[in-house]
Amino acid sequence: MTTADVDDSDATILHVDMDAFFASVELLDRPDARGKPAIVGHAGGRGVVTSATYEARRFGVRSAMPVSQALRLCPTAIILPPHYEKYTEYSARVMQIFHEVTPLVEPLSIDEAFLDVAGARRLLGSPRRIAELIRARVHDETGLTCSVGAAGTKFMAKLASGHAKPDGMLVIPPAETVGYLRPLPVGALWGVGASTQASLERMGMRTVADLADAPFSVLQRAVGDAAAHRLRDLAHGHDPRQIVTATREKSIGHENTFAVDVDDPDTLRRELLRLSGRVGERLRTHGMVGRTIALKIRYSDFRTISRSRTLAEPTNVGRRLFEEAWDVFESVGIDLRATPIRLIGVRAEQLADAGGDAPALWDPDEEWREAERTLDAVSARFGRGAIGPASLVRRSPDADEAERDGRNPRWLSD
DNA sequence: TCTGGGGTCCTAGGACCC
DNA sequence: TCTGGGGTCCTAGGACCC
Repeated sequence: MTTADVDDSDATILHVDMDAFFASVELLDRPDARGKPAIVGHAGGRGVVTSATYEARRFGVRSAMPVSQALRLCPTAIILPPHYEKYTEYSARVMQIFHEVTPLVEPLSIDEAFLDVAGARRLLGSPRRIAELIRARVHDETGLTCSVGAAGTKFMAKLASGHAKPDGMLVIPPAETVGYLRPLPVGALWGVGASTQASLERMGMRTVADLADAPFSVLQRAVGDAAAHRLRDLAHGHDPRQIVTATREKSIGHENTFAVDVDDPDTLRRELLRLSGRVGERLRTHGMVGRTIALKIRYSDFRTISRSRTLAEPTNVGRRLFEEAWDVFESVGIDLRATPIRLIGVRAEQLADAGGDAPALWDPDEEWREAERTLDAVSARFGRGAIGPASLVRRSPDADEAERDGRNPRWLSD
Protein backbone atom coordinates (compact mmCIF):
# COMPACT_ATOMS: atom_id res chain seq x y z
CA MET A 1 0.00 0.00 0.00
CA THR A 2 1.47 3.36 -0.96
CA THR A 3 1.15 6.36 1.29
CA ALA A 4 -1.50 7.86 -0.94
CA ASP A 5 -3.75 4.86 -0.28
CA VAL A 6 -3.63 5.22 3.48
CA ASP A 7 -6.99 6.18 4.90
CA ASP A 8 -6.45 9.66 6.29
CA SER A 9 -10.11 10.59 6.70
CA ASP A 10 -9.91 10.76 10.52
CA ALA A 11 -6.59 12.62 10.69
CA THR A 12 -8.54 15.84 11.03
CA ILE A 13 -6.17 17.90 13.18
CA LEU A 14 -3.68 19.81 11.06
CA HIS A 15 -0.56 21.52 12.33
CA VAL A 16 0.86 24.09 9.92
CA ASP A 17 4.36 25.38 10.57
CA MET A 18 6.17 27.91 8.40
CA ASP A 19 9.66 26.83 7.31
CA ALA A 20 12.51 28.92 8.77
CA PHE A 21 9.93 31.68 8.97
CA PHE A 22 11.91 34.84 9.80
CA ALA A 23 14.77 33.86 7.51
CA SER A 24 12.40 33.01 4.67
CA VAL A 25 10.62 36.36 4.97
CA GLU A 26 13.97 38.17 4.88
CA LEU A 27 15.01 36.25 1.77
CA LEU A 28 11.96 37.53 -0.11
CA ASP A 29 13.78 40.89 -0.22
CA ARG A 30 17.25 39.41 -0.52
CA PRO A 31 17.30 37.21 -3.62
CA ASP A 32 21.10 37.41 -3.54
CA ALA A 33 21.12 35.46 -0.27
CA ARG A 34 18.85 32.64 -1.42
CA GLY A 35 20.37 29.18 -1.43
CA LYS A 36 23.12 30.35 0.93
CA PRO A 37 23.55 29.94 4.66
CA ALA A 38 21.85 32.89 6.34
CA ILE A 39 20.76 33.66 9.87
CA VAL A 40 18.44 36.25 11.36
CA GLY A 41 19.93 38.06 14.33
CA HIS A 42 22.19 40.92 15.30
CA ALA A 43 25.88 40.71 14.48
CA GLY A 44 28.20 41.50 17.34
CA GLY A 45 27.01 41.91 20.89
CA ARG A 46 24.78 39.47 22.71
CA GLY A 47 22.33 38.43 20.04
CA VAL A 48 21.09 34.93 19.42
CA VAL A 49 19.94 33.27 16.22
CA THR A 50 16.20 33.71 15.87
CA SER A 51 15.96 31.84 12.59
CA ALA A 52 18.36 30.09 10.23
CA THR A 53 18.02 28.87 6.66
CA TYR A 54 18.38 25.14 6.07
CA GLU A 55 21.71 25.86 4.38
CA ALA A 56 22.96 27.33 7.67
CA ARG A 57 21.50 24.47 9.71
CA ARG A 58 23.71 22.09 7.76
CA PHE A 59 26.64 23.67 9.60
CA GLY A 60 25.02 22.98 12.97
CA VAL A 61 23.49 26.42 13.38
CA ARG A 62 20.32 26.34 15.48
CA SER A 63 17.75 28.77 16.79
CA ALA A 64 18.59 30.38 20.16
CA MET A 65 22.31 29.82 19.59
CA PRO A 66 24.51 32.90 20.17
CA VAL A 67 25.25 34.56 16.85
CA SER A 68 28.95 34.52 17.71
CA GLN A 69 28.84 30.75 18.00
CA ALA A 70 26.85 30.42 14.79
CA LEU A 71 29.51 32.39 12.95
CA ARG A 72 32.24 30.14 14.26
CA LEU A 73 30.32 27.13 12.92
CA CYS A 74 29.52 28.85 9.64
CA PRO A 75 31.80 31.83 8.99
CA THR A 76 30.24 32.52 5.59
CA ALA A 77 26.71 32.88 6.95
CA ILE A 78 24.93 36.04 5.89
CA ILE A 79 23.54 37.95 8.88
CA LEU A 80 20.08 39.37 8.32
CA PRO A 81 18.84 41.90 10.88
CA PRO A 82 15.29 41.13 12.03
CA HIS A 83 12.18 43.06 10.97
CA TYR A 84 9.41 41.99 13.31
CA GLU A 85 6.71 44.12 11.69
CA LYS A 86 7.20 42.18 8.46
CA TYR A 87 6.88 38.86 10.26
CA THR A 88 3.68 40.04 11.90
CA GLU A 89 2.29 41.07 8.54
CA TYR A 90 3.14 37.75 6.85
CA SER A 91 1.80 35.92 9.87
CA ALA A 92 -1.56 37.66 9.46
CA ARG A 93 -1.64 36.71 5.79
CA VAL A 94 -1.10 33.01 6.36
CA MET A 95 -3.49 32.94 9.33
CA GLN A 96 -6.09 34.47 7.01
CA ILE A 97 -5.60 31.60 4.58
CA PHE A 98 -6.15 29.13 7.44
CA HIS A 99 -9.35 30.92 8.42
CA GLU A 100 -10.66 30.59 4.89
CA VAL A 101 -10.31 26.81 5.29
CA THR A 102 -11.95 26.53 8.70
CA PRO A 103 -12.95 28.84 11.54
CA LEU A 104 -11.37 26.39 13.98
CA VAL A 105 -7.87 27.84 13.95
CA GLU A 106 -5.62 27.98 17.02
CA PRO A 107 -2.51 30.09 16.47
CA LEU A 108 0.32 28.60 18.51
CA SER A 109 2.93 31.24 17.78
CA ILE A 110 3.64 33.79 15.09
CA ASP A 111 4.38 31.09 12.52
CA GLU A 112 2.30 28.04 13.35
CA ALA A 113 -1.26 27.02 14.03
CA PHE A 114 -3.53 24.05 14.65
CA LEU A 115 -6.58 23.61 12.44
CA ASP A 116 -9.54 21.31 13.00
CA VAL A 117 -10.67 20.42 9.49
CA ALA A 118 -13.27 17.76 10.33
CA GLY A 119 -16.07 20.04 9.20
CA ALA A 120 -14.27 21.18 6.06
CA ARG A 121 -13.98 17.70 4.55
CA ARG A 122 -17.31 17.70 2.71
CA LEU A 123 -16.42 20.90 0.93
CA LEU A 124 -12.69 20.56 0.47
CA GLY A 125 -11.91 16.85 0.58
CA SER A 126 -9.70 14.68 2.76
CA PRO A 127 -7.28 16.15 5.31
CA ARG A 128 -4.46 15.34 2.91
CA ARG A 129 -6.13 17.32 0.14
CA ILE A 130 -6.81 20.21 2.51
CA ALA A 131 -3.18 20.20 3.60
CA GLU A 132 -2.02 20.33 -0.01
CA LEU A 133 -4.46 23.14 -0.69
CA ILE A 134 -3.09 25.15 2.23
CA ARG A 135 0.50 24.55 1.22
CA ALA A 136 -0.21 25.64 -2.35
CA ARG A 137 -2.08 28.77 -1.28
CA VAL A 138 0.57 29.81 1.22
CA HIS A 139 3.25 29.45 -1.40
CA ASP A 140 1.30 31.18 -4.19
CA GLU A 141 0.16 34.08 -2.04
CA THR A 142 3.26 34.76 0.06
CA GLY A 143 6.20 33.08 -1.68
CA LEU A 144 6.88 31.19 1.57
CA THR A 145 6.83 27.47 2.21
CA CYS A 146 5.29 25.64 5.13
CA SER A 147 5.04 22.10 6.37
CA VAL A 148 1.85 20.40 7.46
CA GLY A 149 1.20 17.47 9.76
CA ALA A 150 -2.18 15.76 9.87
CA ALA A 151 -3.20 13.38 12.64
CA GLY A 152 -5.90 12.60 15.14
CA THR A 153 -4.51 14.78 17.94
CA LYS A 154 -2.66 18.06 18.34
CA PHE A 155 0.50 16.43 19.60
CA MET A 156 0.67 13.93 16.74
CA ALA A 157 -0.08 16.62 14.16
CA LYS A 158 2.76 18.74 15.51
CA LEU A 159 5.10 15.79 15.56
CA ALA A 160 4.14 15.04 11.96
CA SER A 161 4.76 18.57 10.70
CA GLY A 162 8.16 18.54 12.38
CA HIS A 163 9.07 15.31 10.60
CA ALA A 164 7.79 16.67 7.29
CA LYS A 165 10.07 19.72 7.27
CA PRO A 166 10.99 21.51 5.19
CA ASP A 167 8.30 22.12 2.58
CA GLY A 168 6.55 18.80 3.11
CA MET A 169 3.61 17.09 4.65
CA LEU A 170 3.01 13.97 6.66
CA VAL A 171 -0.23 12.25 7.58
CA ILE A 172 -0.28 9.93 10.58
CA PRO A 173 -3.66 8.17 10.67
CA PRO A 174 -4.88 7.60 14.24
CA ALA A 175 -4.61 3.83 13.80
CA GLU A 176 -0.86 4.18 13.26
CA THR A 177 -0.21 6.57 16.13
CA VAL A 178 1.23 4.19 18.71
CA GLY A 179 3.38 2.31 16.23
CA TYR A 180 4.80 5.58 15.00
CA LEU A 181 5.55 6.85 18.49
CA ARG A 182 7.13 3.92 20.28
CA PRO A 183 10.59 3.88 18.66
CA LEU A 184 11.10 7.64 19.04
CA PRO A 185 13.37 9.08 21.75
CA VAL A 186 11.55 10.46 24.81
CA GLY A 187 12.69 13.93 23.76
CA ALA A 188 10.14 13.75 20.94
CA LEU A 189 7.34 14.12 23.51
CA TRP A 190 5.87 17.59 24.01
CA GLY A 191 7.29 19.02 27.22
CA VAL A 192 10.41 16.85 27.37
CA GLY A 193 13.43 19.14 27.07
CA ALA A 194 17.07 18.48 27.81
CA SER A 195 16.63 18.41 31.59
CA THR A 196 13.61 16.10 31.67
CA GLN A 197 15.18 13.86 29.06
CA ALA A 198 18.23 13.45 31.28
CA SER A 199 16.03 12.56 34.28
CA LEU A 200 14.10 10.03 32.26
CA GLU A 201 17.22 8.44 30.86
CA ARG A 202 18.69 8.11 34.34
CA MET A 203 15.62 6.05 35.19
CA GLY A 204 16.19 3.87 32.15
CA MET A 205 13.62 5.48 29.84
CA ARG A 206 15.22 6.26 26.52
CA THR A 207 12.40 5.73 24.04
CA VAL A 208 8.71 6.51 24.08
CA ALA A 209 8.10 2.77 24.38
CA ASP A 210 10.25 2.64 27.53
CA LEU A 211 8.19 5.45 29.01
CA ALA A 212 4.86 3.99 27.94
CA ASP A 213 5.70 0.64 29.55
CA ALA A 214 7.25 2.01 32.75
CA PRO A 215 5.39 1.75 36.08
CA PHE A 216 3.61 5.01 36.75
CA SER A 217 5.27 5.46 40.13
CA VAL A 218 8.71 5.44 38.48
CA LEU A 219 7.61 8.07 36.01
CA GLN A 220 6.11 10.14 38.80
CA ARG A 221 9.33 10.07 40.75
CA ALA A 222 11.29 11.17 37.67
CA VAL A 223 9.19 14.12 36.53
CA GLY A 224 6.53 14.92 39.14
CA ASP A 225 2.82 14.28 39.21
CA ALA A 226 1.45 16.56 36.51
CA ALA A 227 4.13 15.82 33.94
CA ALA A 228 3.86 12.09 34.65
CA HIS A 229 0.17 12.08 33.75
CA ARG A 230 0.72 14.18 30.65
CA LEU A 231 3.67 12.16 29.37
CA ARG A 232 2.00 8.82 30.00
CA ASP A 233 -0.99 9.98 27.97
CA LEU A 234 1.12 11.32 25.10
CA ALA A 235 3.23 8.15 25.01
CA HIS A 236 0.05 6.12 24.49
CA GLY A 237 -1.13 8.45 21.76
CA HIS A 238 -3.71 10.17 23.97
CA ASP A 239 -4.02 13.94 23.80
CA PRO A 240 -7.43 15.26 24.83
CA ARG A 241 -6.68 18.92 24.04
CA GLN A 242 -9.21 20.55 21.75
CA ILE A 243 -8.62 23.38 19.31
CA VAL A 244 -9.05 26.63 21.27
CA THR A 245 -9.65 29.60 19.00
CA ALA A 246 -9.56 32.41 21.57
CA THR A 247 -7.31 32.67 24.61
CA ARG A 248 -6.68 35.43 27.11
CA GLU A 249 -3.17 36.33 28.14
CA LYS A 250 -2.28 35.55 31.74
CA SER A 251 0.67 37.92 31.99
CA ILE A 252 2.26 40.75 30.06
CA GLY A 253 5.89 41.69 30.46
CA HIS A 254 8.95 43.22 28.89
CA GLU A 255 12.61 42.67 29.55
CA ASN A 256 15.89 43.88 28.12
CA THR A 257 19.41 42.56 28.07
CA PHE A 258 21.91 45.40 28.10
CA ALA A 259 24.67 45.46 25.51
CA VAL A 260 27.08 45.86 28.44
CA ASP A 261 26.41 44.91 32.06
CA VAL A 262 25.15 47.88 34.07
CA ASP A 263 26.28 49.03 37.50
CA ASP A 264 24.67 52.48 37.37
CA PRO A 265 21.35 52.72 39.25
CA ASP A 266 20.11 55.63 37.12
CA THR A 267 20.43 53.57 33.97
CA LEU A 268 18.50 50.72 35.58
CA ARG A 269 15.86 53.12 36.82
CA ARG A 270 15.37 54.62 33.37
CA GLU A 271 15.18 51.23 31.72
CA LEU A 272 12.68 49.96 34.26
CA LEU A 273 10.57 53.06 33.69
CA ARG A 274 10.64 52.48 29.94
CA LEU A 275 9.72 48.79 30.26
CA SER A 276 6.95 49.56 32.79
CA GLY A 277 5.55 52.12 30.37
CA ARG A 278 5.36 49.52 27.61
CA VAL A 279 3.69 47.00 29.91
CA GLY A 280 1.11 49.58 31.00
CA GLU A 281 0.46 50.52 27.41
CA ARG A 282 -0.22 46.94 26.42
CA LEU A 283 -2.42 46.34 29.47
CA ARG A 284 -4.58 49.32 28.51
CA THR A 285 -4.73 48.20 24.88
CA HIS A 286 -6.14 44.90 26.14
CA GLY A 287 -8.45 46.64 28.60
CA MET A 288 -6.80 44.84 31.46
CA VAL A 289 -5.19 45.53 34.83
CA GLY A 290 -2.49 43.58 36.65
CA ARG A 291 -2.56 42.77 40.35
CA THR A 292 0.92 41.28 40.74
CA ILE A 293 4.10 43.01 39.61
CA ALA A 294 7.09 40.77 38.98
CA LEU A 295 10.63 42.06 38.68
CA LYS A 296 13.30 39.99 36.95
CA ILE A 297 17.02 40.53 37.32
CA ARG A 298 19.82 38.68 35.63
CA TYR A 299 23.30 39.25 36.99
CA SER A 300 26.47 39.37 34.92
CA ASP A 301 27.14 35.74 35.88
CA PHE A 302 23.71 34.81 34.42
CA ARG A 303 22.19 33.98 37.80
CA THR A 304 18.58 35.07 37.55
CA ILE A 305 16.23 36.08 40.32
CA SER A 306 12.62 37.19 40.40
CA ARG A 307 10.76 39.12 43.06
CA SER A 308 7.07 39.85 42.93
CA ARG A 309 4.54 41.83 44.88
CA THR A 310 0.76 41.69 44.88
CA LEU A 311 -1.03 45.01 45.10
CA ALA A 312 -4.21 45.87 46.95
CA GLU A 313 -5.39 47.76 43.87
CA PRO A 314 -4.62 46.35 40.43
CA THR A 315 -3.25 48.81 37.89
CA ASN A 316 -2.46 49.37 34.24
CA VAL A 317 -0.60 52.62 34.77
CA GLY A 318 3.04 52.36 33.80
CA ARG A 319 4.10 54.79 36.48
CA ARG A 320 2.52 52.63 39.18
CA LEU A 321 4.07 49.49 37.79
CA PHE A 322 7.40 51.25 37.78
CA GLU A 323 7.13 52.51 41.34
CA GLU A 324 6.36 49.05 42.67
CA ALA A 325 9.03 47.40 40.55
CA TRP A 326 11.64 49.92 41.61
CA ASP A 327 10.70 49.59 45.25
CA VAL A 328 11.05 45.82 44.92
CA PHE A 329 14.39 46.32 43.21
CA GLU A 330 15.69 48.45 46.05
CA SER A 331 14.50 45.94 48.62
CA VAL A 332 16.70 43.28 47.00
CA GLY A 333 19.70 45.33 48.09
CA ILE A 334 22.04 44.56 45.23
CA ASP A 335 25.66 45.68 45.42
CA LEU A 336 25.95 46.83 41.80
CA ARG A 337 29.74 47.20 41.99
CA ALA A 338 30.10 43.58 42.99
CA THR A 339 27.33 42.19 40.77
CA PRO A 340 26.52 44.30 37.72
CA ILE A 341 23.25 43.60 35.97
CA ARG A 342 22.85 42.02 32.57
CA LEU A 343 19.07 42.04 32.23
CA ILE A 344 16.15 43.75 33.86
CA GLY A 345 12.49 43.03 33.24
CA VAL A 346 9.02 43.68 34.58
CA ARG A 347 5.84 41.67 34.19
CA ALA A 348 2.22 42.19 35.18
CA GLU A 349 0.49 39.03 36.39
CA GLN A 350 -2.91 38.04 37.76
CA LEU A 351 -4.56 40.01 35.00
CA ALA A 352 -8.21 40.98 35.12
CA ASP A 353 -10.57 43.11 33.09
CA ALA A 354 -10.03 46.80 33.69
CA GLY A 355 -13.77 47.00 34.36
CA GLY A 356 -16.18 49.81 33.69
CA ASP A 357 -13.82 52.59 34.66
CA ALA A 358 -13.93 55.34 32.08
CA PRO A 359 -10.59 55.74 30.36
CA ALA A 360 -8.62 58.56 31.93
CA LEU A 361 -8.61 61.78 29.95
CA TRP A 362 -5.08 62.32 31.00
CA ASP A 363 -2.80 59.37 30.60
CA PRO A 364 0.12 59.52 33.02
CA ASP A 365 1.87 56.81 31.06
CA GLU A 366 1.89 58.81 27.89
CA GLU A 367 3.41 61.72 29.78
CA TRP A 368 6.21 59.62 31.09
CA ARG A 369 6.97 58.12 27.72
CA GLU A 370 7.02 61.55 26.23
CA ALA A 371 9.33 62.72 28.97
CA GLU A 372 11.53 59.76 28.37
CA ARG A 373 11.70 60.37 24.62
CA THR A 374 12.75 63.91 25.33
CA LEU A 375 15.41 62.66 27.72
CA ASP A 376 16.66 60.19 25.14
CA ALA A 377 16.83 62.82 22.45
CA VAL A 378 18.67 65.29 24.65
CA SER A 379 21.01 62.63 26.00
CA ALA A 380 21.78 61.36 22.52
CA ARG A 381 22.73 64.84 21.43
CA PHE A 382 24.48 66.30 24.44
CA GLY A 383 25.40 63.26 26.51
CA ARG A 384 23.63 61.76 29.45
CA GLY A 385 25.07 64.22 31.95
CA ALA A 386 23.38 67.10 30.17
CA ILE A 387 20.05 66.38 31.74
CA GLY A 388 19.24 65.60 35.33
CA PRO A 389 16.47 63.44 36.80
CA ALA A 390 14.66 66.53 38.06
CA SER A 391 13.95 67.70 34.53
CA LEU A 392 11.04 65.35 33.91
CA VAL A 393 7.59 66.35 32.87
CA ARG A 394 5.17 66.26 35.78
CA ARG A 395 1.47 66.71 36.14
CA SER A 396 0.91 70.00 37.89
CA PRO A 397 -0.81 70.08 41.30
CA ASP A 398 -3.76 71.99 39.86
CA ALA A 399 -3.99 69.72 36.82
CA ASP A 400 -7.66 68.83 37.21
CA GLU A 401 -8.58 72.47 37.39
CA ALA A 402 -6.24 73.29 34.53
CA GLU A 403 -7.83 70.57 32.39
CA ARG A 404 -11.31 71.97 33.01
CA ASP A 405 -10.08 75.42 32.09
CA GLY A 406 -8.45 74.13 28.96
CA ARG A 407 -4.97 74.96 30.19
CA ASN A 408 -2.02 72.62 30.01
CA PRO A 409 -2.10 70.20 32.97
CA ARG A 410 1.66 69.64 32.73
CA TRP A 411 4.60 71.57 33.94
CA LEU A 412 8.31 71.04 33.84
CA SER A 413 9.55 70.49 37.34
CA ASP A 414 12.47 72.56 38.64
C1' DT B 1 30.39 28.58 23.27
C1' DC B 2 28.55 32.26 26.51
C1' DT B 3 23.82 32.33 26.42
C1' DG B 4 17.00 37.12 23.39
C1' DG B 5 12.39 38.07 24.44
C1' DG B 6 7.79 36.64 24.59
C1' DG B 7 5.21 33.59 27.21
C1' DT B 8 2.96 29.04 30.00
C1' DC B 9 2.88 25.63 33.47
C1' DC B 10 4.47 23.20 37.61
C1' DT B 11 6.47 22.58 42.28
C1' DA B 12 7.26 23.53 46.92
C1' DG B 13 7.06 25.96 51.21
C1' DG B 14 4.84 29.12 54.30
C1' DA B 15 0.85 31.86 55.87
C1' DC B 16 -3.63 31.70 57.01
C1' DC B 17 -8.30 29.92 57.70
C1' DC B 18 -11.75 26.56 59.03
C1' DT C 1 2.77 20.05 77.11
C1' DC C 2 1.49 19.01 71.49
C1' DT C 3 -1.48 18.38 67.61
C1' DG C 4 -5.00 16.74 61.94
C1' DG C 5 -6.25 17.85 57.45
C1' DG C 6 -7.96 20.43 53.58
C1' DG C 7 -8.08 24.59 50.88
C1' DT C 8 -6.40 28.92 49.09
C1' DC C 9 -3.19 32.50 48.37
C1' DC C 10 1.43 34.17 47.80
C1' DT C 11 6.21 33.82 46.42
C1' DA C 12 10.57 31.98 44.12
C1' DG C 13 12.53 29.20 40.96
C1' DG C 14 12.85 26.17 37.10
C1' DA C 15 11.58 23.66 32.81
C1' DC C 16 9.80 24.28 28.56
C1' DC C 17 8.06 26.21 24.05
C1' DC C 18 8.61 29.30 19.87
